[in-house]
Amino acid sequence: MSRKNRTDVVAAARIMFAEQGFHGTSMRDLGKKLGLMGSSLYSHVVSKDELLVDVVREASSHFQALADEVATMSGTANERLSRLVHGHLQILVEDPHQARTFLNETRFLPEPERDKAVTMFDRYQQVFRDVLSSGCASGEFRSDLNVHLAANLVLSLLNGTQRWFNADGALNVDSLALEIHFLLTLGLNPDPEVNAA
Amino acid sequence: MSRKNRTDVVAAARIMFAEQGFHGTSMRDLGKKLGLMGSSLYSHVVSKDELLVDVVREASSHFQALADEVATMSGTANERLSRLVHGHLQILVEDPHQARTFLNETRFLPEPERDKAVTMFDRYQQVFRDVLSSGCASGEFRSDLNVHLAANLVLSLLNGTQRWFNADGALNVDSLALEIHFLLTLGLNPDPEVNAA
DNA sequence: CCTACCGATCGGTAGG
DNA sequence: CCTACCGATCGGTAGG
Repeated sequence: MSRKNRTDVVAAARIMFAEQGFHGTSMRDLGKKLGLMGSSLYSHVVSKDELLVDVVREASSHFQALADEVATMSGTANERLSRLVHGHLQILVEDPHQARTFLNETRFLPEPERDKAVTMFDRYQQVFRDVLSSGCASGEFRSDLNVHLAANLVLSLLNGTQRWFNADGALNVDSLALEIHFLLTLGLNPDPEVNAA
Repeated sequence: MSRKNRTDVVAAARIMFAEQGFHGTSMRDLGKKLGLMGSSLYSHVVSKDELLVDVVREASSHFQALADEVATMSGTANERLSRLVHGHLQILVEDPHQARTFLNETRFLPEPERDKAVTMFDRYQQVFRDVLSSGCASGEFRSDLNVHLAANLVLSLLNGTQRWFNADGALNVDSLALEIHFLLTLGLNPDPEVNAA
């Protein structure tokens, strides 16, 4: 094993914060995972909080990039929603530990970092609302849709997959994204025409 | 303030475990919330773990009761799904701290308690699969539905509401349950007939 | 239910 | 990056 740098420490933090939680992980735990003494980590990092800040920020940047992409994307509301669903799942799957830490441990960030993360995620959620709104206006979605509520529900569905989706399983991300988009737009019920046949 | 009993201690634990996490809550924190010394709690409880066991078990019993009810319930798959959605949300809303602790802190239970909770919840999820399956067989739901996946998605959606739903807000549980059931069965898209008109 | 205390562990620092 | 260490806090006990 070679000499460790800050990247290695953050990588260990991503994994352990996701699995044991921020408060369930000690600096000595992180050190052990890297084959170091806990105190040695302080040559790479100034505090334990800083590690959580790093992990949350890198997750935030991924969501922000997706928000920017979809905000400036052309296409129907259905296409843009499909991209949001797929992009969001990609972020969760690409680094599940980072995503779990973001979703579960952001609340333990010291201010003002916590507030910044919350504000960022709300701007991200605004893109979901915009896409849903435009779909209502275009007639792609029900015109009586409660857009704010629907955005919350879509994000709840997406974030919840993090608890059970396994990238090594039989189901891959693309198929999951398709299934979710299909469920969201058409629901569980069969096509009325097929049903009537 | 009168003398405290075990029920009071568990009540404090529900709230603090939900807000600060199990590892982020000390026995002294719980004591302070009750106006006691941390050490005094040990006359009501034998360990900190035991408090988490209690909170998780009471949440489990609510889910189990709903599972039993729906498993023996007559009616269409749509009606039974509707009851599951409504019942699940009721449990989350009735005691949000208990629900949050169950959803986020169960993983920190010592074995074999953790395993028992996981097994219980899987049996609960089986009722969702059964209802979805019967709906596929009856023609209420798409016959090509991936039942296992769909059950995961429905539960993800329901559990995710815990992060943002506020019982004191403009939206009440009954309306939320209706909206979710509507989204699940019919989706975001408008009625095809209406769309064609 | 409190006081007084236990050994272990916490985040973090000094000095090399 | 380690050794040695700091004061604070942890879960928990004894004795009243």
